Amino acid sequence: IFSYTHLMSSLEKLGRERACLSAIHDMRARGIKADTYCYVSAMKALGTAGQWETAVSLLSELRDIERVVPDVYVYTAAISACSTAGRWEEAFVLKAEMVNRGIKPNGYTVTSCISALARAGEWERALQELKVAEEDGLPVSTPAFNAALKAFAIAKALEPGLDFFRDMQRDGRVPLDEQTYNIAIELCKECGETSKALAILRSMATSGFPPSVVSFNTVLGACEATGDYRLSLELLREMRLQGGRIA
RNA sequence: GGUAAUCUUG
Repeated sequence: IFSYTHLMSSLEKLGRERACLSAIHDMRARGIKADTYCYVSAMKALGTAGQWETAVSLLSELRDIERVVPDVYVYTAAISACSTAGRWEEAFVLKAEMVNRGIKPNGYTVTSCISALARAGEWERALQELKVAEEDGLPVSTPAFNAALKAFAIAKALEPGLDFFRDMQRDGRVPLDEQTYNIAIELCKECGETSKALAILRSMATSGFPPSVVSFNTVLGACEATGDYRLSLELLREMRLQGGRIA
């Protein structure tokens, strides 16, 4: 079983989702009882490949064929697969199902669900879900807020998104991190607001999050969208001067 | 011992 678990993990990292499924069938044929680890790796590979339906069916197979009770990891992997495929409705069906079965979603689960909404640009629902998760006493972390902020970027909802970003800074419900700023910059980029993107970049140094190469690249993307080559050159020069000090 | 979530471009 350890051999199979390592095999599955390797196949998953290589993006070989078909091979993961063969390995699972192979295990069944040899009478080796799989565990949650094997299934989570296979489901992650399937999720990366966009095969959310197969990932979800593995969840049932784990229970019905292997007679293993799916845990929070397995459910989160299934939800993540739905999220990647843009299937937020299915993600929430799975979340409800796990709660019904007495499995408490953790911070990863909550973030996956919000990310599913974000990918669809459903920022109102993402805000609602943040609220519901808090009311339900589920862990709501910085990545969950970052995922919600991302929803505004996908939806190109500039003003509501900047309001949410300001609320995050003011309320201190969760600590911000560099990604929070990067996503806020991305929001401006998506909305063609290069100068707002630049202003957020400039605010990073004094906020304790020195801009990384991702931060700079995102502003450069905004410049590209608006044809602002002067600012591009300026930022590139700045990056060169800072050299190895940019993460 | 090993598995799950959020950032730009490619």
